[in-house]
Amino acid sequence: MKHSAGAKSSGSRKTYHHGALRKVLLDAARAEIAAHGARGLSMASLARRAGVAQSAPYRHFSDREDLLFSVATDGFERFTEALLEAASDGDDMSALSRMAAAYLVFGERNVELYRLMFASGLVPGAASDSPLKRAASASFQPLLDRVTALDSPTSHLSAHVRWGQLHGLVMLKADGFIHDSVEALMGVISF
Amino acid sequence: MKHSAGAKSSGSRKTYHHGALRKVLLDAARAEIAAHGARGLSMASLARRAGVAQSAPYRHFSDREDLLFSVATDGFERFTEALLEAASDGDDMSALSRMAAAYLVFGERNVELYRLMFASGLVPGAASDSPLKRAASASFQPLLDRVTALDSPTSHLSAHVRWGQLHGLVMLKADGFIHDSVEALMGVISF
DNA sequence: CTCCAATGTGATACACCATCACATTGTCAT
DNA sequence: ATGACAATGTGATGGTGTATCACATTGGAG
Repeated sequence: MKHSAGAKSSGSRKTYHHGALRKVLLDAARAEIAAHGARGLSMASLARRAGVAQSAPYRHFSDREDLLFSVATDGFERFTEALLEAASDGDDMSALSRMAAAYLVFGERNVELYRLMFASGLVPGAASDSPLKRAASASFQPLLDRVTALDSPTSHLSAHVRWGQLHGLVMLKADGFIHDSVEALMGVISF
Repeated sequence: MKHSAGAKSSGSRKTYHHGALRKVLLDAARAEIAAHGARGLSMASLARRAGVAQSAPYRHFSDREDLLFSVATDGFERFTEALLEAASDGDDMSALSRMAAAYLVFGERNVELYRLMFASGLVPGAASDSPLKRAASASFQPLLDRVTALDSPTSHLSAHVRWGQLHGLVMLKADGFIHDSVEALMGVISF
């Protein structure tokens, strides 16, 4: 017999087994990260929020880091999707320019998730063949490839520099150092 | 009688009062941050390292964050110094370019400190009139002013974009996403 | 020299991470 | 069906860290 899908909220469950704990934990983690950043996220609070024992989450994630891996990987996938969609959208603007705008918009709308993905040290720490590393690489490739296609001479360097420009703007905004709108920035950016 | 300046290493002190605990804590914190980042820095480990009780550091810093404020403020001061020195080094024609290079070099040589300064959420959280905020502002001003002087029209926007470029490159390198040398980057950057 | 403010100590309360033995239950082979 | 097994949840535990408190020690001002 399957567990009923309901009764997932906090409080005392009716069934001993939760039934969808992994998904609930991930959803709660995404929400918590979006609201307050990955910094303050704790396994304990997630467990409480899901109405299970503190040790329960460890049945689904070996580590706090392991859970963050999952969230970050998912983030990279959504990021890739956003970039690719922007590229194949077909206005008069160049595809690259649209990708740049999409990049900034994603960063603006998912500040804390972006920070987790790019500035939490998760990716460099991950194994080369991990899902996270793959998802991360898959994110930059489209952008880097397109830049490389344009600037043949110093291709990969100039791709990195442009990437750096976008990344820097997102992070400076994320950390409250600048407050310019994406539209304003797009008017000045070299893309 | 003053305390002897020696015998600060770990182990049991001879004197009840440490004598220079604040300075020792700050030095240890800087070293620990440079080595392993601000993430893993704990008051407890600093206390152990200084050979005092766990509660002793709280006589000098109200908070863990308070200690980080001090380190970051100091970092901003050294950062400002590095930028200004680079600017006033030769002909004023390339002053901006030299500042850009100095920016990247500082970031490369002080990865974790830079991260603490710019990407740890300390500055936005600090009070407007705090030493940290002042030191931080003093850091960007020279750079922003010089860019503003060049690009009159969209002055402050273009200054932010250039700043973003430098910041992004430092952070991408810090987080292991790119590995280009400063010299290589300077060849491609728009400065 | 005496008192006081500064500084250090030990104990304490709380939160979190991670692991363990044990409990419960879904599922799969027979 | 049913019984064994694997998956999942529980409660307890040990370790570390943050922060605060009453109390101890001491340097220095008067």
